[in-house]
Amino acid sequence: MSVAEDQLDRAFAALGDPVRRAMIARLSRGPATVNELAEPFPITKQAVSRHIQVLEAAGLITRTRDGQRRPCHLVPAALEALTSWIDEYRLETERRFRRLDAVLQSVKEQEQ
Amino acid sequence: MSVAEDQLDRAFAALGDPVRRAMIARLSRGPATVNELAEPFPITKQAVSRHIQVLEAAGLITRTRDGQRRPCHLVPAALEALTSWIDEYRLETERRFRRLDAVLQSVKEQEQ
DNA sequence: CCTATATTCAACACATCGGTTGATCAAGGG
DNA sequence: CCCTTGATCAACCGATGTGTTGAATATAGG
Repeated sequence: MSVAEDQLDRAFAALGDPVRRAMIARLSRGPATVNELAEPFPITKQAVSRHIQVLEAAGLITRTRDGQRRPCHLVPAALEALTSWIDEYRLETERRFRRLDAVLQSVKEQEQ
Repeated sequence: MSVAEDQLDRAFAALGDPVRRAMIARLSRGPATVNELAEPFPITKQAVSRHIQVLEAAGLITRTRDGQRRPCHLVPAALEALTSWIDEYRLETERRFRRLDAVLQSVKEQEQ
């Protein structure tokens, strides 16, 4: 399996967890540290730290250093890669539906 | 957790598997039965049947009946819900980046 | 009717995931 | 220096996911 496919695996799977989706939502408003990301959730910092590692491995976030802190930053290009993948197949399906509608319409007109 | 959130969980997690993504790609070109979807993969029909159940539970496909066969159909609206979710946060992040760029630019101009 | 085909159900094995606790590492601040 | 704070590592546990095999169900078709 290609590297790109592997990243899609990780990225989609990462978004399959509500805690990680909430972190993405938070990060869209600006960088945040582990502690800041942990605040809304009733789980340990260690668990949050691992969620962050999952998001990083998926390429959805990057991390910088600020003293002791390791702020997380969203990577919009990674999100864009996901929407591109989805849209390719969604748009193809919608085109197919439109073609089918056109056929049904012409059949209907024939019958009249 | 809301029903909608739950569907996002299932849908993103469903796309986290390469077999299921390949099935989505196949279904974008038209309906297919379990046997047809199973053909490209070196796994049993039972395993394929369960992948299909996962996609159906996620709302990504629906199934009809054609005699013994149970053709699968892609649901473009479900895919659209995923891109909407992603785009909300991607676009917010990009707007934030542009604001930051503007600030940096004005600082640079001040210095000159 | 009887048999073949399409699909699913049930039970099991094994890996991965998401959480915990406890220890450890690294950077800052008195 | 020492102690606090931020973050991670390691080991463990229960739940879930993905595959298998074998049996069951349902429809088609001679």
